[in-house]
Amino acid sequence: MTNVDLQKINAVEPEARAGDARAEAFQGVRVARRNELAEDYVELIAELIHNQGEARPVDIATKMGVTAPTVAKTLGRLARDGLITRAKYRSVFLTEEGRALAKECRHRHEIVLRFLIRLGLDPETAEHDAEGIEHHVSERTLALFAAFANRS
Amino acid sequence: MTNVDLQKINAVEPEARAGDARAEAFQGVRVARRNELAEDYVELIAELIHNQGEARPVDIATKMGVTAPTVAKTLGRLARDGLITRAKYRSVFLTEEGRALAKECRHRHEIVLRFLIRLGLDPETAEHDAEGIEHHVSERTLALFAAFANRS
DNA sequence: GCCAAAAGTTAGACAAGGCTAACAATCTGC
DNA sequence: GCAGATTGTTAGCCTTGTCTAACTTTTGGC
Ligand SMILES: [Mn+2]
Ligand SMILES: [Mn+2]
Ligand SMILES: [Mn+2]
Ligand SMILES: [Mn+2]
Repeated sequence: MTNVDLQKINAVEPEARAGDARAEAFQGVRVARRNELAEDYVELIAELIHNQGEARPVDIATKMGVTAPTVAKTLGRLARDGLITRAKYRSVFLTEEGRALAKECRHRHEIVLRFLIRLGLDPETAEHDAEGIEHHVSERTLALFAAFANRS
Repeated sequence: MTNVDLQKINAVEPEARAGDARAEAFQGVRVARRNELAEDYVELIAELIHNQGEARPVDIATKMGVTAPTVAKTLGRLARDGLITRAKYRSVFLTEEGRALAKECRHRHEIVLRFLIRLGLDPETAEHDAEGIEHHVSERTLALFAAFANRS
């Protein structure tokens, strides 16, 4: 590491500190948003494999409400990021990593959904809101949601 | 509206119907995501005007945790969309529409935050999660959150 | 087994939202 | 009232995520 690098670090450090808690929250939200699509895709792919035996792009496109080329490009990124494997003109498979993420996402989705329904929301709206909320729920919040959903 | 437009609408309609409830939910989330940034900006701008007397790009950048050029470009879009007005090298003002949106967002943010705290979450995590969740909460869910937060 | 329909891919456009580098304007302390 | 610091803008790059148009491959009905 050069002196210049060290200077940079020392120069940047106070600014990172100066950015208040607010900036941190916004940065966290931006990070969460970057993973949203991948999370929804692997969750859906796992579900299709479970229900249909395989995950075909055409079904992903229908369920996600996007066109086939959009799915193709997104699957390219997921493959690049090590979440899926695929061969040309064949259906999609999850990697070990992809399966782990899918499981985690399904779990989160389930808890948020049950929580909202338990709160008194109708199932359709609950499903709708859960699809967005699930990506912005911390471990702590998830635990509280689960406790509420499971209370007697 | 031209015949071509009508044809397009009629052609698209059945597909929108064919997409099941799931696709609708995902589409709704995508719409919500498109408005997230604008919502956070106008909310922050309103707050800066209230607390500091004016909303300066440098403060927006600090609070949002992004660089000045990013703020400049985003403000350009907000102005284009009729939410703010601005003059070169001057601070930013909300339009009537921007003020209305800011008020609505502040209200939503407040309810989600109070709800999470009431659930038992620590204020820092609550603030963090609220910043993301607020954009994915339907009117119905918001009402339930408010009722829960206000329960005796 | 062929051939049309369905599914998948590729190419290319476009907008959003992030960045750095470079420059311009404004403000401030002396 | 000027110089230097701060603030703001512009230009240009990159990635993501969406689309349409055009193509190729696979599949299934006959
Ligand atoms: Mn989701
Ligand atoms: Mn989900
Ligand atoms: Mn927010
Ligand atoms: Mn907010």
